Amino acid sequence: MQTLTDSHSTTRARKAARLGVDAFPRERVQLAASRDVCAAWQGLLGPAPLPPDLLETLTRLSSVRQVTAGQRVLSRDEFVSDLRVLVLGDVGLGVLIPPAPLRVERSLRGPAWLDLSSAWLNCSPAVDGVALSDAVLISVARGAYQTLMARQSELARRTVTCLAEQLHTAMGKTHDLMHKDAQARLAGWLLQRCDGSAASLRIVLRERKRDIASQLAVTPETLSRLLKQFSADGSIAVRGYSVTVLDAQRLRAHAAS
Amino acid sequence: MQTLTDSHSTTRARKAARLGVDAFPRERVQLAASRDVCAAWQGLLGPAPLPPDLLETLTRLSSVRQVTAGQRVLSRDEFVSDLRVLVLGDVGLGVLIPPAPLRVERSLRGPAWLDLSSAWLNCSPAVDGVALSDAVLISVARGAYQTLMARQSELARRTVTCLAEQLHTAMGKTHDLMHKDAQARLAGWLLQRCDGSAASLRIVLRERKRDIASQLAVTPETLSRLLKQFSADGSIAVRGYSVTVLDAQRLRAHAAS
DNA sequence: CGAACCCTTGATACGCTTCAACAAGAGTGG
DNA sequence: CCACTCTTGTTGAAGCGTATCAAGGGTTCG
Repeated sequence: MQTLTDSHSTTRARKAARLGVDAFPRERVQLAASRDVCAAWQGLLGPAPLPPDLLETLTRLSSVRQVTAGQRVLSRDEFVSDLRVLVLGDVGLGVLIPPAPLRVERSLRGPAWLDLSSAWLNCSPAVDGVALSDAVLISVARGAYQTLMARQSELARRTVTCLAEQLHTAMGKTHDLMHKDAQARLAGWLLQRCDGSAASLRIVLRERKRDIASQLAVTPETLSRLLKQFSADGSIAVRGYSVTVLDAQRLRAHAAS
Repeated sequence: MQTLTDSHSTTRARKAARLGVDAFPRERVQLAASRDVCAAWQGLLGPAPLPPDLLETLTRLSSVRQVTAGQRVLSRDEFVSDLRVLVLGDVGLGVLIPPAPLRVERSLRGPAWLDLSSAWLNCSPAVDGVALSDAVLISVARGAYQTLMARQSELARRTVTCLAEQLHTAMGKTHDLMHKDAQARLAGWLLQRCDGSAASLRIVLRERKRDIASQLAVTPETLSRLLKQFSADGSIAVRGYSVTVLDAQRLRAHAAS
């Protein structure tokens, strides 16, 4: 029980991540195929296929970087003047005070924007970012992206849409924190997870429970108790890192609270 | 004590707002001067002066609407397909369940965007909006704005910046709610208010205290106690709706918590 | 004057955190 | 191979922060 499927590399990654410093400063260049970069841009900028020339230009402007688990990819101290994209891997966003491990506020899985707001505002990001697994990043100079946006209005439109999406979810999260208790937030989180893959009512937790807890703004103890409570009333069944939704209806009732 | 400076019209406004319905459906057209509309666009789209032709086109595309206090200007039920801007007046954003008054989550004072995200996403807004005072709104069809953005890359750039700003503050708010207690949030709110006008350590509350409380995600009772506590330790002095910051240093310490 | 509204204050209740202790795995080194 | 350590999740008891409920005073308005 309670074994992770990919125990080996993940454990190493976590240990490195917990150190909170750049554990392995070595850098391998260009391990990611150009095709991966294309796929990432296409994945980010909306479902509709991008014009081929735009995709090609974006890929050409991208500088690829491979990082190992535990490495910092975003810091509240630095000024961000480029757009950063996570192509592959997992990154945790949160507050990092060096002796302590990262307090994860939000976690990303590529392809995803790392920090869509700071780059445009000439300010430092509000959170630190640490790679939770080995990851591939790309970055584009803001100036280059802007001139490309000016020439290709399609890119501008899609960028605006991305920003709008992020703004929408951010406001939703604020709303939840203001009005919902821990129980409702967890129920919502579980429902969101199993909505992603429609038929499968089985959720495999890919992160440590304490990271999930900190994303929900509760302590690990509270999360544990809530999971037990949901199990007790038959909403879900928990076995280690695998959660099965037994009664979505009841779960929705909990989320409504 | 505890008198509002503009008691008369404001009180009427509040009463109407509390009704939660369109109290006064009459609509006066075009009371706002075209100059006001220009000023609003200029105010929204960044400090740097806009190109005159762009400003002129925006103003031409804008349809102006005047609403009275208490009227709904945004509904979670409706689909939003236009960009809405608050030119003058105050609007409360929050959850409105008709018999109950609006639970304000965030309040706006013109010039400000009403809802910058939903219009781009073809979805309904996450919150309701109610005019807290008589207000002037403008709206622009999303299509028209988009084609203008395509032709004038300057507009695209500035729109992206606006979105980035809103995203930044939204994430900051989430962060505060996750990590700071009520005391810290109130202290931060007070500091932000008096930073706006640098020299003046006196803050005049323009809203009901219960609305301030609900924006800080606390009950009016808690807000009252916190203000009393800050008064007791000499951080501030409260006299009705006017708050004077006596010891900004100490207030900052409270905000850090 | 009474009605409606606001803010305040006190007593109490509840949700969640904190602290402490424990069991189970995983890695390490004798 | 076993002892040892480190980490994770779990459980229980106690405490803090905030909400809730109830009551009272001040102001405005009809």
